[in-house]
Amino acid sequence: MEVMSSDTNKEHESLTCGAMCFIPKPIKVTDLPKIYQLALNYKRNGKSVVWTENNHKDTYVSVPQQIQLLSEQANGLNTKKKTCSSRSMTSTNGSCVRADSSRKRKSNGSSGDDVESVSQPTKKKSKLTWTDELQDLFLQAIKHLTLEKAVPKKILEHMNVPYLTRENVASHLQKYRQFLRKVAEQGLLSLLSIQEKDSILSHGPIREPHYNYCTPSSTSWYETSLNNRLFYCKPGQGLLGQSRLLSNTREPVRFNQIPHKYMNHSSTNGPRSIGSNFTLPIKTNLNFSYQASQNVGSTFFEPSLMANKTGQSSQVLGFGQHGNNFNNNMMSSYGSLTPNQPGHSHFSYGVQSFLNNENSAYKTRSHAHATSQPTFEVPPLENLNLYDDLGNTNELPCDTSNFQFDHNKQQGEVASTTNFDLLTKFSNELNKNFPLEEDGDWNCVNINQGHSNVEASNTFAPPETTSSIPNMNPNHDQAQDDPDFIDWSLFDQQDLVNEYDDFMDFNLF
DNA sequence: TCACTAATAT
DNA sequence: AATATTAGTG
Repeated sequence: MEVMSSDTNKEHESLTCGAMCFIPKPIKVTDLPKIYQLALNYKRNGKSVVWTENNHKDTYVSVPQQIQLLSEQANGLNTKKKTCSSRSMTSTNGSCVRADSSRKRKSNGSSGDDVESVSQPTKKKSKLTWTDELQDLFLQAIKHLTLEKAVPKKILEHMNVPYLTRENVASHLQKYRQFLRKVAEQGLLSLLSIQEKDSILSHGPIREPHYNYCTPSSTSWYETSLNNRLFYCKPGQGLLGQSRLLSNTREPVRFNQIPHKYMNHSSTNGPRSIGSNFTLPIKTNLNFSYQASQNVGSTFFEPSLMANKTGQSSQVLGFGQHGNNFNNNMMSSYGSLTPNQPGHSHFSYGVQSFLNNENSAYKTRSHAHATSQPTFEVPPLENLNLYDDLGNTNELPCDTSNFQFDHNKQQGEVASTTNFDLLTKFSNELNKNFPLEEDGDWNCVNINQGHSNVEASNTFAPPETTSSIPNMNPNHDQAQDDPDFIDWSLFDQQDLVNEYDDFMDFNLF
């Protein structure tokens, strides 16, 4: 039995009272190994083994983790016992459940990297590669969060990719914003008359538009995964801020200066890629027709895109939120366009509409009915590419078609191309089964019952103390209030448990 | 202290 | 060019 709860204070109580494991809700991808491990242990030993820090520590340490651990040692973090870093410990430390409560903090390179070579000489901190998959997740996160709320930490959480760090995201976000800015400027220029361009350019680089406007354009970043478009105008040195536009164009607008990688992102994605099946107008198919408002000072252009290809007019849905408080004014925006489409006047609409679509299938389910079948489909197991040095394992306990390891990476370099999308789905599915209902809610979960390969548990150790969690009480009538159980059909692809060893050998987490 | 961003380094 | 790291800010 394990306990899932949104209240991390329940951890001690749960474990004290006999829970095999405590998992905070919402369940993260990084929690999956614990669940797997428990199920596997049960299958092998006939009973579960309480997940403690000790009995799993150092047993399964992924390359990324090793790297990170070493790095932390090098940084002197070993002097102060870290509680748990969601990024660095994850599955190695099963008892570490407060995934978000502490995070690795960079402690300036004072101690250097010499110590790093103590136990694992060759491993070096890897350089993250933002693969299409990661990019998709990144963009999804931004879409989900809305641009103005998309800050590294939230993006990171939403992406739910264990090895990612906030710094990774921050850096990428910076690049992303720069890209948007660039695109906006480009689009901006395309809107201006030659005279206007001359006027602006004669003052050096574009710093601030004379008016507060944005130009319709599309970013390859967005077009790959977002069916909305964000447009971003560089604020003039903090004076006017910038605005974003949202359009619903149907094909990519391509700009020469967009890196090829991004330009072609859509096309490089297979059918599996998320939200990539959009067509957007390419630049040559676009007409920009716009009416500039005439009252300078508080005016906007009101651009609309004509996508010749489809013959449909793609209109700017709106841009800008008044008074949003992006704290460096990068994202702050002013005025908004009046869109031609009623009711779609705000940027947030587009995002929200996406979210509506995106989440329409999401239905929370009472934990009392956690046995019903999930609705999402798990693609069949496919080949998996690995580093050569990561072992011979070539399968994972769930679909691995999205997992990619870069053969070109050096040894020790993090397999940053891993696509956690599917595992994310797993964890998300769990979260549907065990939704976060209220603060402090909990689920007692029998990890064995629902598993086709594991017999029903009868080895749940009677708790020694009473608990506020009914199921954890010695005299609790289990029959009357059975614990939930994980629907292992979610995980039982390719006989998950049998492959778990391999899974852990890899230890992606 | 933490998180964010811009600037800078690699 | 793409990421990582640092420094300044709130």
